[in-house]
Amino acid sequence: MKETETGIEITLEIVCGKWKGLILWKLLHENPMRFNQLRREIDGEISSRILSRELRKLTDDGLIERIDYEMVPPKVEYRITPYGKTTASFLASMNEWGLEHKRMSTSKKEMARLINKKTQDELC
Amino acid sequence: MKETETGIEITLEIVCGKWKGLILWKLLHENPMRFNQLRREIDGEISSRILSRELRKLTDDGLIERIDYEMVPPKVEYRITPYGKTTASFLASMNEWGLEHKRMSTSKKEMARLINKKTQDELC
DNA sequence: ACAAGTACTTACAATTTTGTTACTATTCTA
DNA sequence: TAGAATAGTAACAAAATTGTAAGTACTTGT
Repeated sequence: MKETETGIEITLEIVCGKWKGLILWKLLHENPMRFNQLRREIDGEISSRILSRELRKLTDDGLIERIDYEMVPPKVEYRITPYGKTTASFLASMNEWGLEHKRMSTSKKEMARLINKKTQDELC
Repeated sequence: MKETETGIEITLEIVCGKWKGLILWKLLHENPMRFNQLRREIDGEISSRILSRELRKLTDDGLIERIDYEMVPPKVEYRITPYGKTTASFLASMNEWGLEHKRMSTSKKEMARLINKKTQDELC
């Protein structure tokens, strides 16, 4: 009877939090990436400890893989797996929505007021 | 030079956490809803305190609105705003992804193994 | 008369997430 | 010879999120 059981919970489990979505998004666009490279390129400065943790979570979930070249100084690459690549579907629409609503106004509340008002006007 | 600035952060700010995505998703499918009705219909049991908080956040962000009928016993309806409706775009793809990867396997890790392995085989 | 339902709120506590700082061993560069 | 870079980890702390229990004022049903 329920045709709208929620896959959203499942997706949120993976992508939720401040960083995991961003990391996946980065790796979707530039595939193997090294640790510090990721650190630098993620906007908003992530600490190495946090990045390390998030990467491990993503690895445990099979979305990315860790390739350790076992050299000194260390070289480790992270690359998105085929499974990880499937997240592109929803990450792309999340990104689009975000960009759209950033372009239109800096303030979320302002934005909401505008859209809501506009549609109200149309109804009259 | 950057054409992949991230709207994802913005979207995550709104939809992140355990509940906000689910609440929006519910309201997208059954529009005005009362407080306890929402509480009952959200899988995984949300406490009234949490629901109340999440609803206020969504209201503050202009995604839903609160209609208080000012009667006793109290009757309050929550309905999604036009702005809130725009979230359907990404919520739908999140839902789809989640369902797909729930159907295919109960365990995320198992799932990852299968997909990753399959693609590897194809490459050989 | 009593329980249950309405939409919450308050006070408190546990849990999770996120962060900072300092440190490792080694190599390359100035 | 000093400093930077590599990919982290350990110890610790703050902040955010989520939760529980109890209560409000009133009505409806048994």
